[in-house]
Amino acid sequence: MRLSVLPTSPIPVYRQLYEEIFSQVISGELKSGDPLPPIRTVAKELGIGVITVRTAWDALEADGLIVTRAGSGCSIAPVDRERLDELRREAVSEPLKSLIVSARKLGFTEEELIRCVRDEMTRK
Amino acid sequence: MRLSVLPTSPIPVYRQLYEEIFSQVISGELKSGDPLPPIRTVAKELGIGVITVRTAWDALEADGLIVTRAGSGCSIAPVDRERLDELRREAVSEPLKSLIVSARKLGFTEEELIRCVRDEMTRK
Amino acid sequence: MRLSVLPTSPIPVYRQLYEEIFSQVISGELKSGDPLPPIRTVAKELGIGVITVRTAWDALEADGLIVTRAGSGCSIAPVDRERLDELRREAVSEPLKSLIVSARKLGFTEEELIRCVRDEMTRK
Amino acid sequence: MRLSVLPTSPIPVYRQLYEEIFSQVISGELKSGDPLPPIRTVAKELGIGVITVRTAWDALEADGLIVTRAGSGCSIAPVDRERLDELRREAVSEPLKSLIVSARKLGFTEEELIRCVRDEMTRK
DNA sequence: GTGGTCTAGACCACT
DNA sequence: GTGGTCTAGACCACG
Repeated sequence: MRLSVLPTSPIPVYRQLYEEIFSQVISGELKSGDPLPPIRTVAKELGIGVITVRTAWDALEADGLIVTRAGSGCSIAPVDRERLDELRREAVSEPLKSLIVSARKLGFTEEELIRCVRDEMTRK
Repeated sequence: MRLSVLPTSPIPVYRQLYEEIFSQVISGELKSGDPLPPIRTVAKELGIGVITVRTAWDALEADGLIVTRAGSGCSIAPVDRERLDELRREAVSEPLKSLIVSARKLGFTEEELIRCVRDEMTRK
Repeated sequence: MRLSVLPTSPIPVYRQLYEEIFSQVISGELKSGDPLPPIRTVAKELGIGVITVRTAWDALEADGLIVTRAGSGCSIAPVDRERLDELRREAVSEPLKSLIVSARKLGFTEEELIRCVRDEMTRK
Repeated sequence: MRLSVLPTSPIPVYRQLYEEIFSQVISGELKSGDPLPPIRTVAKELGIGVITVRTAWDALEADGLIVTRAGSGCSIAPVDRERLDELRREAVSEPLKSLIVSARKLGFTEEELIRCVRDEMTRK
């Protein structure tokens, strides 16, 4: 299982982990019932603390994306497509709202902002 | 001088203040040489701490938008239109980059993301 | 001998096993002297580990419900009807007490809680 | 503000804290906007670690019961009555379901179980 | 001063 | 072996 984090990023490591798992569930790389590697293994491989991994797992569990069974590890929860889409939309729309508030104050029009989005998306 | 902040917003208060001043410089409401009200006055009127205002002023000064002269307070710096545009673009493109990284991981296409932007901008 | 466990249940597997045996003693399906199948057989048939089965047997023995005789496996202990009733009551009253403490804190009245019990019991 | 935990209880300390706050919101002792004491103060007064308090606060925030603002502390979130009732019901019905599964296996009838509830509730 | 995040190390329950 | 919980101590951002 492929996982990676950037400890220097301004985004909290546990948040990065959350997003990694989340996106793999969205993309279908991870499916209901698939096991997650033990938190200690993940921690060791990524060079981070076990608590950081657990914090990420906690958040995933709170959103119903994984299930935990003491002694037998964690696995992807049975998630319905609707809930998944809802979470996916929220993950983007929340930060987008903040961004739009800022942009509006700086006089960005809808078209100018969309041009920025296109620029940034095609850039790489 | 009109200034306002929302203490409940997820955006730090000092950042909101920064953006208020910045946007007024962009729009032309504030011009080179215009004085800023004393820190204590701003703090009192907005019901926030002086340190918060000072932090905002510091950030503005670091970006060359205001100048401080001991004894005579702060005022808008001589503005270079190009520099201003650069800051304006940066103010939007930095958070936009993070957003796009997240969105990409979640499988958003350029068109889907732009649809979200349109939705959110027309919403209110 | 009929035994089953749900590995996805929040109740520990060894506890489910305990309850299975216990309830069959209560109902009379199992009587004093009846032999229990070997641990390895149970583990294989249920697809669980032998240690899990051993833990359940240990708990049953601690409560005097089964007896172990080296070399000849385990069997149902001579049952004392009163002791059985006591265990039966305890099995329900202990978790019930915790539940009632929580419910009280949340302002549940006796009648409201009983309504919940009826709802949940008739649900399925 | 009154808060207390039993470190010896089988219920995790952070869970106890969650329930304390939750029940005070339900009962109206705590209202939208009311500030919570600083986590370090709570930790010191209860003789527990700050992380334990934060874990409780995290759970409360995940359920939308409190809001956090760095630098200015945490306070009770604007919660609508419906959501509150939903959380209240869930807090009881989830453990109740497990209990009923056990009770059924032990041959408890609806009436016998309800008698137990009455006994336990009137006991103290 | 506040809270958010991360680390290292420990204990207990479950498989 | 697994995960859950808790502690102590540290650094950074915000007010």
